[in-house]
Amino acid sequence: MKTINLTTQRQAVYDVVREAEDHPTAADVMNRLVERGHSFAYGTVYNSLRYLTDKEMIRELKLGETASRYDARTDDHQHIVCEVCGKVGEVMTPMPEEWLAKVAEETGYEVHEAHIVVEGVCAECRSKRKR
Amino acid sequence: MKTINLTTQRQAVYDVVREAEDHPTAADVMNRLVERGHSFAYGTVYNSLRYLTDKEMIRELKLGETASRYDARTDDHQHIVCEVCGKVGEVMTPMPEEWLAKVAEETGYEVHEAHIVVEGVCAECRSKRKR
DNA sequence: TTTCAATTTAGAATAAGTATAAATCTATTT
DNA sequence: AAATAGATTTATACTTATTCTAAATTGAAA
Ligand SMILES: [Mn+2]
Ligand SMILES: [Mn+2]
Ligand SMILES: [Zn+2]
Ligand SMILES: [Zn+2]
Repeated sequence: MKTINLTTQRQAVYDVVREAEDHPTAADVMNRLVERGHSFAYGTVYNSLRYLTDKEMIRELKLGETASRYDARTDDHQHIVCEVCGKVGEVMTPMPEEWLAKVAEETGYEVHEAHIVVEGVCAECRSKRKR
Repeated sequence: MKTINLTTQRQAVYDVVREAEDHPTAADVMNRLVERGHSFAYGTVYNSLRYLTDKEMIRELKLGETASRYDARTDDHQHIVCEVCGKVGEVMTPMPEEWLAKVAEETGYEVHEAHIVVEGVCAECRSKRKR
Protein backbone atom coordinates (compact mmCIF):
# COMPACT_ATOMS: atom_id res chain seq x y z
CA MET A 1 0.00 0.00 0.00
CA LYS A 2 1.69 3.22 -1.06
CA THR A 3 -1.24 5.55 -0.45
CA ILE A 4 -0.21 8.51 1.62
CA ASN A 5 -2.68 10.20 3.96
CA LEU A 6 -1.41 13.63 4.92
CA THR A 7 -3.54 14.93 7.74
CA THR A 8 -3.23 18.54 8.89
CA GLN A 9 -0.75 17.55 11.58
CA ARG A 10 1.33 15.32 9.33
CA GLN A 11 1.48 18.04 6.69
CA ALA A 12 2.52 20.62 9.27
CA VAL A 13 5.23 18.33 10.65
CA TYR A 14 6.44 17.62 7.14
CA ASP A 15 6.55 21.35 6.35
CA VAL A 16 8.69 22.02 9.41
CA VAL A 17 11.16 19.30 8.52
CA ARG A 18 11.21 20.27 4.86
CA GLU A 19 11.86 23.93 5.62
CA ALA A 20 14.49 23.27 8.29
CA GLU A 21 18.13 23.86 7.49
CA ASP A 22 19.48 21.95 10.46
CA HIS A 23 18.26 18.36 10.88
CA PRO A 24 15.87 19.10 13.76
CA THR A 25 15.07 16.76 16.64
CA ALA A 26 11.48 15.90 17.57
CA ALA A 27 11.67 18.59 20.27
CA ASP A 28 12.89 21.13 17.68
CA VAL A 29 9.98 20.20 15.44
CA MET A 30 7.58 20.59 18.36
CA ASN A 31 8.91 24.10 19.11
CA ARG A 32 8.68 25.20 15.50
CA LEU A 33 5.13 23.94 15.26
CA VAL A 34 4.22 26.05 18.27
CA GLU A 35 5.94 29.08 16.69
CA ARG A 36 3.70 28.56 13.67
CA GLY A 37 0.60 28.58 15.83
CA HIS A 38 0.00 24.84 16.06
CA SER A 39 -0.45 22.90 19.24
CA PHE A 40 -0.39 19.20 18.60
CA ALA A 41 0.04 16.51 21.18
CA TYR A 42 3.59 15.37 21.71
CA GLY A 43 2.64 11.86 20.71
CA THR A 44 1.18 13.13 17.46
CA VAL A 45 4.46 14.72 16.48
CA TYR A 46 6.26 11.45 17.13
CA ASN A 47 3.59 9.50 15.28
CA SER A 48 3.80 11.88 12.34
CA LEU A 49 7.58 11.69 12.20
CA ARG A 50 7.34 7.92 12.21
CA TYR A 51 4.63 7.92 9.56
CA LEU A 52 6.60 10.22 7.27
CA THR A 53 9.72 8.11 7.83
CA ASP A 54 7.82 4.92 6.95
CA LYS A 55 6.53 6.53 3.77
CA GLU A 56 10.11 7.57 3.03
CA MET A 57 9.20 11.24 2.80
CA ILE A 58 11.80 12.02 5.45
CA ARG A 59 14.66 10.13 7.08
CA GLU A 60 15.38 9.52 10.72
CA LEU A 61 19.03 10.08 11.68
CA LYS A 62 20.80 8.46 14.60
CA LEU A 63 23.94 10.48 14.97
CA GLY A 64 25.02 9.13 18.33
CA GLU A 65 23.31 11.89 20.30
CA THR A 66 20.49 11.08 22.68
CA ALA A 67 17.71 12.28 20.37
CA SER A 68 17.00 11.31 16.77
CA ARG A 69 17.15 14.00 14.14
CA TYR A 70 15.04 14.25 11.00
CA ASP A 71 15.99 15.07 7.45
CA ALA A 72 13.78 15.90 4.50
CA ARG A 73 16.62 15.03 2.14
CA THR A 74 16.04 11.41 1.25
CA ASP A 75 18.71 11.05 -1.41
CA ASP A 76 21.75 9.05 -0.40
CA HIS A 77 24.08 11.07 1.79
CA GLN A 78 25.91 11.01 5.11
CA HIS A 79 26.54 13.45 7.97
CA ILE A 80 29.32 15.23 9.77
CA VAL A 81 29.01 16.58 13.30
CA CYS A 82 31.10 19.36 14.82
CA GLU A 83 32.61 18.18 18.11
CA VAL A 84 32.60 21.76 19.41
CA CYS A 85 29.25 23.32 18.50
CA GLY A 86 27.30 20.23 17.46
CA LYS A 87 26.41 21.57 14.02
CA VAL A 88 25.40 18.84 11.58
CA GLY A 89 26.55 19.13 7.97
CA GLU A 90 25.73 17.16 4.85
CA VAL A 91 28.28 14.82 3.31
CA MET A 92 27.48 14.22 -0.33
CA THR A 93 30.75 12.54 -1.30
CA PRO A 94 29.61 8.98 -1.97
CA MET A 95 31.00 6.02 -0.07
CA PRO A 96 33.10 3.94 -2.48
CA GLU A 97 31.11 0.90 -3.65
CA GLU A 98 34.28 -1.12 -3.50
CA TRP A 99 34.54 -0.60 0.25
CA LEU A 100 31.07 -2.04 0.73
CA ALA A 101 31.98 -4.98 -1.49
CA LYS A 102 35.05 -5.68 0.62
CA VAL A 103 32.96 -5.51 3.79
CA ALA A 104 30.49 -8.00 2.35
CA GLU A 105 33.34 -10.33 1.48
CA GLU A 106 35.02 -9.90 4.85
CA THR A 107 31.91 -10.44 6.97
CA GLY A 108 29.79 -12.80 4.90
CA TYR A 109 26.87 -10.42 5.35
CA GLU A 110 24.64 -9.33 2.51
CA VAL A 111 25.28 -5.59 2.75
CA HIS A 112 22.33 -3.22 2.38
CA GLU A 113 23.51 0.18 3.49
CA ALA A 114 26.01 2.10 5.57
CA HIS A 115 25.31 4.90 8.02
CA ILE A 116 28.32 7.11 8.49
CA VAL A 117 28.78 9.82 11.08
CA VAL A 118 31.98 11.78 10.64
CA GLU A 119 33.26 13.76 13.59
CA GLY A 120 35.42 16.84 13.37
CA VAL A 121 35.52 20.59 13.86
CA CYS A 122 33.62 22.97 11.61
CA ALA A 123 35.23 25.98 9.90
CA GLU A 124 33.72 28.52 12.32
CA CYS A 125 34.81 26.67 15.43
CA ARG A 126 38.24 26.24 13.94
CA SER A 127 38.70 29.95 13.30
CA LYS A 128 37.42 30.82 16.80
CA ARG A 129 39.88 28.34 18.26
CA LYS A 130 42.78 30.07 16.49
CA ARG A 131 42.88 33.27 18.64
CA MET B 1 47.44 11.85 34.39
CA LYS B 2 47.39 8.37 32.92
CA THR B 3 47.29 6.46 36.20
CA ILE B 4 44.64 3.79 36.13
CA ASN B 5 42.91 2.72 39.32
CA LEU B 6 41.20 -0.63 38.77
CA THR B 7 38.95 -1.30 41.73
CA THR B 8 37.33 -4.69 42.20
CA GLN B 9 34.20 -3.55 40.40
CA ARG B 10 36.05 -1.89 37.53
CA GLN B 11 38.20 -4.97 37.03
CA ALA B 12 35.15 -7.22 37.05
CA VAL B 13 33.36 -5.01 34.52
CA TYR B 14 36.46 -4.94 32.36
CA ASP B 15 36.75 -8.73 32.52
CA VAL B 16 33.16 -9.15 31.36
CA VAL B 17 33.65 -6.82 28.42
CA ARG B 18 37.02 -8.33 27.53
CA GLU B 19 35.69 -11.87 27.58
CA ALA B 20 32.49 -11.07 25.68
CA GLU B 21 32.19 -12.10 22.06
CA ASP B 22 29.22 -9.94 21.29
CA HIS B 23 29.56 -6.22 22.09
CA PRO B 24 27.38 -6.30 25.23
CA THR B 25 25.12 -3.50 26.44
CA ALA B 26 25.30 -2.18 30.00
CA ALA B 27 22.37 -4.44 30.87
CA ASP B 28 24.20 -7.44 29.36
CA VAL B 29 27.25 -6.57 31.46
CA MET B 30 25.08 -6.30 34.54
CA ASN B 31 23.59 -9.76 33.94
CA ARG B 32 26.96 -11.38 33.36
CA LEU B 33 28.32 -9.85 36.54
CA VAL B 34 25.44 -11.37 38.47
CA GLU B 35 26.12 -14.75 36.79
CA ARG B 36 29.68 -14.48 38.09
CA GLY B 37 28.47 -13.89 41.62
CA HIS B 38 28.84 -10.12 41.77
CA SER B 39 26.14 -7.70 42.78
CA PHE B 40 27.18 -4.15 42.08
CA ALA B 41 24.92 -1.14 42.00
CA TYR B 42 23.59 -0.28 38.58
CA GLY B 43 25.23 3.12 38.77
CA THR B 44 28.58 1.51 39.49
CA VAL B 45 28.41 -0.50 36.29
CA TYR B 46 27.66 2.65 34.32
CA ASN B 47 30.43 4.53 36.15
CA SER B 48 32.88 1.73 35.49
CA LEU B 49 32.00 1.55 31.81
CA ARG B 50 32.50 5.30 31.56
CA TYR B 51 35.77 5.13 33.46
CA LEU B 52 37.14 2.35 31.26
CA THR B 53 36.01 4.24 28.18
CA ASP B 54 37.74 7.43 29.37
CA LYS B 55 40.94 5.47 29.97
CA GLU B 56 40.53 4.02 26.48
CA MET B 57 40.58 0.46 27.75
CA ILE B 58 37.23 -0.15 26.05
CA ARG B 59 35.11 1.70 23.50
CA GLU B 60 31.49 2.77 23.67
CA LEU B 61 29.52 2.00 20.50
CA LYS B 62 26.43 3.85 19.34
CA LEU B 63 24.99 1.59 16.71
CA GLY B 64 21.63 3.30 16.38
CA GLU B 65 19.90 1.04 18.88
CA THR B 66 18.49 2.46 22.11
CA ALA B 67 21.35 1.22 24.31
CA SER B 68 25.08 1.71 23.90
CA ARG B 69 27.26 -1.34 23.44
CA TYR B 70 30.79 -1.82 24.69
CA ASP B 71 33.84 -3.25 22.95
CA ALA B 72 37.18 -4.30 24.40
CA ARG B 73 38.74 -4.01 20.97
CA THR B 74 40.14 -0.52 20.82
CA ASP B 75 41.98 -0.76 17.52
CA ASP B 76 40.39 1.07 14.63
CA HIS B 77 37.44 -0.82 13.22
CA GLN B 78 33.78 -0.51 12.32
CA HIS B 79 30.62 -2.58 12.78
CA ILE B 80 27.94 -4.39 10.84
CA VAL B 81 24.51 -5.20 12.24
CA CYS B 82 22.22 -7.96 11.02
CA GLU B 83 18.78 -6.52 10.28
CA VAL B 84 17.17 -9.86 11.11
CA CYS B 85 18.80 -11.17 14.29
CA GLY B 86 20.64 -8.07 15.47
CA LYS B 87 24.04 -9.76 15.60
CA VAL B 88 26.93 -7.28 15.55
CA GLY B 89 30.04 -8.18 13.55
CA GLU B 90 33.43 -6.58 13.25
CA VAL B 91 34.45 -4.73 10.10
CA MET B 92 38.22 -4.51 9.84
CA THR B 93 38.40 -3.27 6.24
CA PRO B 94 39.56 0.31 6.66
CA MET B 95 37.68 3.21 5.15
CA PRO B 96 39.94 4.72 2.47
CA GLU B 97 41.81 7.81 3.70
CA GLU B 98 41.02 9.45 0.41
CA TRP B 99 37.30 9.40 1.17
CA LEU B 100 37.89 11.21 4.46
CA ALA B 101 40.07 13.74 2.67
CA LYS B 102 37.31 14.40 0.15
CA VAL B 103 34.82 14.86 2.98
CA ALA B 104 37.12 17.38 4.66
CA GLU B 105 37.42 19.27 1.41
CA GLU B 106 33.69 19.14 0.71
CA THR B 107 32.56 20.26 4.16
CA GLY B 108 35.37 22.51 5.35
CA TYR B 109 35.49 20.52 8.57
CA GLU B 110 38.70 19.25 10.11
CA VAL B 111 37.92 15.55 10.05
CA HIS B 112 38.84 13.49 13.10
CA GLU B 113 37.11 10.16 12.70
CA ALA B 114 34.23 8.30 11.11
CA HIS B 115 31.79 5.98 12.84
CA ILE B 116 30.30 3.56 10.39
CA VAL B 117 27.42 1.19 10.96
CA VAL B 118 26.74 -1.14 8.06
CA GLU B 119 23.37 -2.83 7.86
CA GLY B 120 22.65 -6.12 6.17
CA VAL B 121 21.79 -9.77 6.71
CA CYS B 122 24.23 -12.22 8.26
CA ALA B 123 25.10 -15.57 6.72
CA GLU B 124 22.97 -17.61 9.14
CA CYS B 125 19.87 -15.47 8.65
CA ARG B 126 20.39 -15.63 4.92
CA SER B 127 20.51 -19.40 4.84
CA LYS B 128 17.44 -19.68 7.10
CA ARG B 129 15.61 -17.33 4.76
CA LYS B 130 16.33 -19.59 1.78
CA ARG B 131 13.99 -22.46 2.69
C1' DT C 1 -27.40 10.51 8.59
C1' DT C 2 -25.28 6.56 10.44
C1' DT C 3 -21.23 3.98 10.68
C1' DC C 4 -16.53 2.58 11.08
C1' DA C 5 -11.81 2.90 10.70
C1' DA C 6 -8.14 6.00 11.21
C1' DT C 7 -6.25 9.54 13.80
C1' DT C 8 -5.47 12.66 17.58
C1' DT C 9 -5.24 13.68 22.31
C1' DA C 10 -3.70 13.73 27.24
C1' DG C 11 -1.41 11.49 30.15
C1' DA C 12 0.70 7.25 31.99
C1' DA C 13 4.45 4.13 31.27
C1' DT C 14 9.04 2.62 29.85
C1' DA C 15 14.00 2.53 29.00
C1' DA C 16 18.57 4.16 29.35
C1' DG C 17 21.37 6.70 31.67
C1' DT C 18 22.79 10.55 35.11
C1' DA C 19 22.88 12.96 39.61
C1' DT C 20 22.94 13.05 44.58
C1' DA C 21 24.14 12.32 49.17
C1' DA C 22 25.36 9.15 52.56
C1' DA C 23 28.26 5.18 53.53
C1' DT C 24 32.50 2.71 52.75
C1' DC C 25 37.03 1.92 51.28
C1' DT C 26 42.00 3.02 50.89
C1' DA C 27 46.16 5.35 51.23
C1' DT C 28 48.76 8.62 53.88
C1' DT C 29 49.93 11.15 57.95
C1' DT C 30 50.37 11.41 62.83
C1' DA D 1 47.32 2.01 65.65
C1' DA D 2 44.17 6.12 65.09
C1' DA D 3 42.92 10.00 62.43
C1' DT D 4 42.32 12.24 58.24
C1' DA D 5 41.03 12.95 53.51
C1' DG D 6 40.05 11.67 48.92
C1' DA D 7 38.08 8.41 45.90
C1' DT D 8 34.60 5.12 45.15
C1' DT D 9 30.34 2.62 45.83
C1' DT D 10 25.67 2.36 46.96
C1' DA D 11 20.67 3.17 46.93
C1' DT D 12 17.62 5.88 45.18
C1' DA D 13 15.71 9.90 42.91
C1' DC D 14 15.65 12.22 38.70
C1' DT D 15 15.91 13.30 33.63
C1' DT D 16 15.23 12.71 28.82
C1' DA D 17 13.48 10.64 24.78
C1' DT D 18 10.12 7.93 23.28
C1' DT D 19 6.19 4.64 23.25
C1' DC D 20 1.80 3.04 24.89
C1' DT D 21 -3.11 3.39 26.18
C1' DA D 22 -7.77 4.44 26.22
C1' DA D 23 -11.02 7.80 25.28
C1' DA D 24 -12.46 11.43 22.11
C1' DT D 25 -12.54 13.29 17.45
C1' DT D 26 -12.44 13.25 12.52
C1' DG D 27 -13.80 12.17 8.02
C1' DA D 28 -14.92 9.23 4.28
C1' DA D 29 -18.21 5.85 2.65
C1' DA D 30 -22.59 3.56 2.83
MN1 LIG E 1 21.15 15.41 5.77
MN1 LIG F 1 34.01 -4.30 17.63
ZN1 LIG G 1 31.42 23.96 15.19
ZN1 LIG H 1 21.32 -12.51 11.44
